[in-house]
Amino acid sequence: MKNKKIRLEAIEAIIRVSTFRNQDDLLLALNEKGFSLTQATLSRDLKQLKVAKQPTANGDYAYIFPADTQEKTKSIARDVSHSFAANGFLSLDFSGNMAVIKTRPGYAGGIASDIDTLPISPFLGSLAGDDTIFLLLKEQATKETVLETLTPIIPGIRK
Amino acid sequence: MKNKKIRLEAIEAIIRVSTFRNQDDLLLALNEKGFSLTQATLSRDLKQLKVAKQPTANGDYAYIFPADTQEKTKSIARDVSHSFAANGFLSLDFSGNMAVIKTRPGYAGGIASDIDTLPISPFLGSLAGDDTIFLLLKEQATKETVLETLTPIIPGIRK
DNA sequence: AGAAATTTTGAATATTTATTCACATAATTC
DNA sequence: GAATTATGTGAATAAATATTCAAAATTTCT
Repeated sequence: MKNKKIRLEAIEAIIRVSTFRNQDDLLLALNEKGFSLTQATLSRDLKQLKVAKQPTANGDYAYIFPADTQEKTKSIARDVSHSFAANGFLSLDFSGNMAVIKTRPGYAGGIASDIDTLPISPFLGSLAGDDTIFLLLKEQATKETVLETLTPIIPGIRK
Repeated sequence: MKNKKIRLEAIEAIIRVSTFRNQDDLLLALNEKGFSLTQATLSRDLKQLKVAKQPTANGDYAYIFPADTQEKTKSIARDVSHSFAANGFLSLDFSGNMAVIKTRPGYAGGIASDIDTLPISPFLGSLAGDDTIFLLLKEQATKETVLETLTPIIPGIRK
């Protein structure tokens, strides 16, 4: 259907320009522009366009096109976790507020680098040699948090 | 409330790692991790974290952090450019009797070397990687002494 | 310490959004 | 062209999410 393509483009355009707090508001704007559709269709359109509804700074909501960078980052992160699944990890141990990871030779740097890129981390810092990583825990960090945090990088990790 | 902060961090962490198609699923995962909250609170948490629900490629939905990352990256970039003016120093943090200095890549060795040559030092030893320095404090050392000592090397340093 | 103000929360509910179902419209194949 | 298949749509509704309201918990201010 021809109308749909035009409509999708109109939706994208209007969302990029102005903000709407919900689908009904957006629907109204579209109706005023001459597009005749219902909330059901709009919902489907938004899904197809991959439009997300994001809370805004002023306590409201807005429709956005999430940045591609986000997705890419995520999928990269996933890939990393996959490729490491079998790889260099050997052991994890704790002493005081320090953790030590042993790896197969040469893997320490890579794994430490992955750990460093975690968005939220219980570590104050990491230091890698060839087959050993030192991790200094934040004061409020627990072994549990550490294990949780490391899971995406080393699936199934445990002390 | 302390729990809330921890919970928000947990939510952020779990969302960055895995995907959930709705709040109830996410809620379940959080409950299993020991967080006791209801959908109402989760909704508020997500709003506060500015988490958006985005349609995915496979016709499903997922929670994401949209523009958030971009802003963070930007502000970090700014900080870096500031401290870069002087040298490679980025940050200083403490945990227990350890201090950690983060530097721009490659600067750790140089700065650590400078620290090692200090005539009077509150440190028992230092260990440098590429962008991180671990410093073990003498038992009587305080954060204040450390800052004082480091000032000649890193002017204007503070935690 | 207590009182006052602020924040956090759950239950219930209002609001919003997604989907089901039925039908219509367009595209494809014979 | 007719038959078949795929796609698009609205009305109704299911499902998901946000908010209201009242009560606790926490912090701030005497």
